[in-house]
Amino acid sequence: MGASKISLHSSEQIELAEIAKVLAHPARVAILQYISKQENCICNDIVDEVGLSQPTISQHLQVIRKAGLLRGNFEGRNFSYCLDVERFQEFQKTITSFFNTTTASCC
Amino acid sequence: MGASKISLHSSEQIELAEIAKVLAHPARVAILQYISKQENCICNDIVDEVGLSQPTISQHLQVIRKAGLLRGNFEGRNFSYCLDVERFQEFQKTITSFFNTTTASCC
DNA sequence: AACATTCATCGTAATATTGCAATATAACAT
DNA sequence: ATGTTATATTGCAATATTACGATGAATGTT
Repeated sequence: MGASKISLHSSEQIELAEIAKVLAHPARVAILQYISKQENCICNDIVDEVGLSQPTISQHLQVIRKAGLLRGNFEGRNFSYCLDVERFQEFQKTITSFFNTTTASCC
Repeated sequence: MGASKISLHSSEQIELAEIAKVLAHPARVAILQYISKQENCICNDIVDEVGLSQPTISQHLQVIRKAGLLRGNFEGRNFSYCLDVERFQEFQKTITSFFNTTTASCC
């Protein structure tokens, strides 16, 4: 069907999956890396940097934004994207917690 | 297009995205948790546990297997799935590394 | 041998994702 | 006002994902 049967799963499982989904495309990984790297957050060189079209980048940015990872403000005339560090750390915690609690007790 | 333009991205970005993709569905998260939890790896109660049909679970297992996370052997009459712990730790390292190197230097 | 059980695979339908051209919007510059 | 620049949105085509029924293959049971 293409649609997940999310009713079957725990909220923790769904949350982890949603976090993973943001990272599940190399373009979004590249965007996150680029945004975080820029000292003064001057952006949209993202399009040049990543090499996809502007609408496609904008679409990926929307996924990142919906996940709560994107902030932004005007820096002079240009809009400046910015990683939401707190949310990013939440991501890290959730994933770390998954790996720490999922230690194989078999084989 | 639905197909990623992977030629644009670095192998690190692609690898991280592929790892994330495995975790990007709650059913696969549930399967990984269940497999790792079972002391003696007795499986396919996975179908009962997760609540999806047997073919659907099998399909998710294939994704996990292709990622190198699944091992298995016969335990008496039953086949027994098992997490590949080494590979799982590789996953953890790759993700941890991403989060550690992607520390925002802006805002 | 006949049947049951377990798991993989095939085929198919529904939905989601990815990507871009075209267009819209908003702010600034001339 | 008109043009320019930066970003978002829309519409669409191609492909991927998710889910399941039906079927197949392998093994164990009777």
